[in-house]
Amino acid sequence: MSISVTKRSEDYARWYTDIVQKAELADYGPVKGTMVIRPYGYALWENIRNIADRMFKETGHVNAYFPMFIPESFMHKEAEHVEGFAPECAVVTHGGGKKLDEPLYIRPTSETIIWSMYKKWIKSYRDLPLLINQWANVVRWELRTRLFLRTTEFLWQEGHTAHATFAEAEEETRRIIEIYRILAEDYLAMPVYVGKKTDAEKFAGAVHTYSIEAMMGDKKALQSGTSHNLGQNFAKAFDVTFLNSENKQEYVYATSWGVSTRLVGGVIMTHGDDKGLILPPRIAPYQLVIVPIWRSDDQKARIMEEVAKIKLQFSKADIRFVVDDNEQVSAGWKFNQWEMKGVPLRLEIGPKDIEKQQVVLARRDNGKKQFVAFESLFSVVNQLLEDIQSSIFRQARDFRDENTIEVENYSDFKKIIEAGGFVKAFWAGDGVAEARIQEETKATIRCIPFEQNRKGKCFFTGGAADTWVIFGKSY
RNA sequence: CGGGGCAUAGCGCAGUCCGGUUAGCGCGCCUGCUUUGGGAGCAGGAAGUCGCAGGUUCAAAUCCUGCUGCCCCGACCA
Repeated sequence: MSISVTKRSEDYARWYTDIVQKAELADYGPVKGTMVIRPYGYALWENIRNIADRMFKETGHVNAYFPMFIPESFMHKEAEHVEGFAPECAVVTHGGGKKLDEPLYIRPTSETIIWSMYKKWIKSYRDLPLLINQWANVVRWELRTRLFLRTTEFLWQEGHTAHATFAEAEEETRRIIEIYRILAEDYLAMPVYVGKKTDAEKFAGAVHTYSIEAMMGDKKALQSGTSHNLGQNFAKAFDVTFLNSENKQEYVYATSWGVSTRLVGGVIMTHGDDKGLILPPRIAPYQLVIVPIWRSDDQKARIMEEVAKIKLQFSKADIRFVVDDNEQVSAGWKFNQWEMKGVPLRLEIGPKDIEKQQVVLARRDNGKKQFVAFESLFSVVNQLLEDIQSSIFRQARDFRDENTIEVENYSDFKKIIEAGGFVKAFWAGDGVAEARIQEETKATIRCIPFEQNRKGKCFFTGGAADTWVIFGKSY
């Protein structure tokens, strides 16, 4: 294993794959496009997952698990859905040594199998709302894959809810996209635009789709979470009706929503630098690494005694830490290794520190070191972790804002997209105009932000526009 | 699915054009000693079906044919 990554400025794509592998987040699986999530990467995912899971439960959702095999006939029941997904599905044709009567699709998403079950479970408005989430793997036969960002198999959560009215479903869809915003911004320190997808970009089978869109270090957009209002499309496809309070049969209203291991890729590309990963303290597997330094056995004993006290203090306070007392490698080596892995804070403690009753704390985000007395260690660590969290968020937001340029005409638009960055512009075009822009520039409307308070002139058609949108090239 | 590149020790590579000692180098790994505050030093050691399958040849990592896999770019994509 070589010891450094390709510079971001030299080759961003290589920098990314270097980091994923050298920080030991993931490795390539034996089947093309598959990924092994290694323990360090999985710990990061688990932290993200636990935060999301808690927020779902706080808003009344429960977890369940549905099978990964979907009868082929289910996939064909919703027209747009099958058109959107059939080309990228893996299909099982044999089982038990025999050809199956009906091929089984490996779920690319679970709307169909879940709604086939909801038909059995929903009879009256008293059964609603039904708020179920599942944590699962899904498979999409992607042509071009990248670790975490787009793999053939990936992990995610998919929420599938059923409601008595469109308004309730809409409220749910909006509630979830707000949870995703909080997850991204307050925990992953990844600033996002929140808004609605255009018809061209929405989910296959949805009435409309909301998404959170983040800007990566190469100024490309990463769709990081989506929440769909499915209307009655799946209820009609699977004939799921309920008796409303006026004793009338009505189709059920649905939502679905998901975030995936792609978020890990988002964190890497939002915060990482040429030394490796930079992890937000709130989701970092280790918030702090302790590197003890000594020469003699006497010193070792003294230092480890002090380390034991520090450990006790941190354990009680739920600070996630690791002690790297490996004697086989030098301290300098450890510094670089843990920087590669993005641990927010490093604590050095050596003979000189013991004399002065202090430690050295070094921040991963800006490299600054400071001496901290034993008695104030705990409060300083807490304060630094919070400061790193907010500081890397601010930095990412400033970067995004600096690279989100407002334009008034198509020629400026092309320049910005060519140079890299998001375009913010008034829009009154239709799907045809959108497709033409994509063809000519590769940029798409990432979302129509919720915040709409101005009117202007469409940069493309010149017509009066009461909405503005975000354009960008995307992953 | 198109264009390009790559495949030799765990990792990174040289050797391939122009066939010919026992296939090398750096890092890592193992043993020992000295080291440890920004990627330690010395000594010794282990590790290779040269991606796979055919072919040419006295002789193939090297030449020929076919195949496979991965990476990058494009097309495609919630």
